[in-house]
Amino acid sequence: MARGTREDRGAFRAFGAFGDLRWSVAIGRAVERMTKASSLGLEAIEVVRLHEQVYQTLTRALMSGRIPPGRKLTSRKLAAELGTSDMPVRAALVRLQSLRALVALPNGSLILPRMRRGQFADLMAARVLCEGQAAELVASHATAADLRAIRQAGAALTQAALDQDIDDYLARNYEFKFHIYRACGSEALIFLIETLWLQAAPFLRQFAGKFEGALAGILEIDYHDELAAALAERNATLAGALMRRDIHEGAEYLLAHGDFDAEASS
Amino acid sequence: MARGTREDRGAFRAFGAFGDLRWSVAIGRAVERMTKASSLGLEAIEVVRLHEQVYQTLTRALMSGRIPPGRKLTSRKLAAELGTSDMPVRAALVRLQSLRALVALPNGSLILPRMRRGQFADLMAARVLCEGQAAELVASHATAADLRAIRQAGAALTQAALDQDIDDYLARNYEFKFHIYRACGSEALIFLIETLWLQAAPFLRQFAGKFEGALAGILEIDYHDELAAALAERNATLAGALMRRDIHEGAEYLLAHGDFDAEASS
DNA sequence: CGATGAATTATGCGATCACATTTTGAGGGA
DNA sequence: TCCCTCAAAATGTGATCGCATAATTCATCG
Repeated sequence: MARGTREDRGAFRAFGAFGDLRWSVAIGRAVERMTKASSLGLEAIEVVRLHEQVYQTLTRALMSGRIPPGRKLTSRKLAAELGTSDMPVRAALVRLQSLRALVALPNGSLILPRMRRGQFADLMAARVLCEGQAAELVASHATAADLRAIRQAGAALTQAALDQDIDDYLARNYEFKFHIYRACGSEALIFLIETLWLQAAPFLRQFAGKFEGALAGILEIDYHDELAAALAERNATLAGALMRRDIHEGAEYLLAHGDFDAEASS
Repeated sequence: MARGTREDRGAFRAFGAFGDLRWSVAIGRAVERMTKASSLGLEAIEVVRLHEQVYQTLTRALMSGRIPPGRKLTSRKLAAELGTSDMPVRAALVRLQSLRALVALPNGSLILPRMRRGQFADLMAARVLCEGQAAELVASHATAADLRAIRQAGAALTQAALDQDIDDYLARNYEFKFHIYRACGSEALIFLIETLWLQAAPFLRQFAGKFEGALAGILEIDYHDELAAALAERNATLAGALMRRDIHEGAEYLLAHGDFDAEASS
């Protein structure tokens, strides 16, 4: 595919590219070809489809806030950027659209939607509902290993806040929360929560990023330490309440300080 | 495309075909071509993409229980059945997979998954959570027109139960419930509920269908009349409780009487 | 008759092509 | 400077092609 010849296109460099997309895809393909080497005693290699890799890459870019609201994502540009054809990109985009992470313009173009204040509040209310419930379930379902992992993730989160590293904080926050949710024992609930995060997470970085300096203060509305403790005590009611409060107060903070899209439309 | 030449393939006739898929798709295409007729004063015609029509068709087939669990859905067969190429079918299938309505086998084939008892209980618990909350919201958000529509849908539902028509009952039940949810004012919640129904609805017909005769008794665990009344009085707490009870008792009934997949596997 | 293995078919996945429409950009005129 | 026009590029969408693997069929052998 003459990978070198497109080095200068870089339509997406504007927002820092997607990282090392092209490399990971290229490696994935090489790996795929090695699948049936020869019968030496080698472990099986998991085949990862291109469209899956593209999806993972786009998801990471979205979740970490590297794609600005309003950005149009075209399959051809992305395909060129990744060094693949349209097809795997289209499949990934269809997935993201069906999960409401992207929305279609009247002509079918897909954009990362702009977020209106009311919309964000709505999403956060749904998060409170689902994630509060998940936290309650975890208090009764979690294994000792789960609780240990949750505590560790919580410690890393605290450290990120103290380090004033907003990107690290958001990533650690995701890790901490999903360590909890994955231990709740309800596949259905986990899936719902994932879809909510896919819709909301792209905006956290935008809104939170404006207060780079004030990150230390965020611990005042962050109850993850108490939450981890409540889970360890298997206090479902308290854990649920703390999770809800954490999400609610974080949402209040962002609703107060973030700049959203104009409320008028639709 | 020589549509007539495939008349005898009909791989999906086995479960009653998908209805009039091919016709609706063909009509859709004809309509699409008429879009830019001439500037007489005609109303605009909405262009509906093929992949969207395919998705709608498959969704209807799923939701009404016309596709048996374990059925493999292949893009080529469906495309032949519908008289289109693979591409629109693939897009529709990707959507259904990403919403967990279909699941992929290791080789990438998609099937309507079999449902295990624990899984179904899990889904129903998530429904109780989300739909209970939605009912509460409706009590405060609904307009008078909403309430009128809900009452009408409720009356139709009652009639279907008295008529002992299981398919009509399930369809009316869907209509009634979603009249409510759509009035809740939370787009996020509606979306979550839709995904839950897409996962659960394909099995309702299977499980409920075994008790063809006993349908009159279903009204004993069906609180839609009381629910409509509670909404009309804007009693949020009661409406939420009734919705939860309706779902819960319906789920208990199916869990007790339905035949699920063996619980063992994963 | 039942099992085994080879040939055939079906299928997932990605690439490429084709077409209509939309979007963009340059040029020119008021 | 602003607006209009028109050509060129971009884009969504669907069809078709090709390859590798998986599933199925069928014939042969025990």
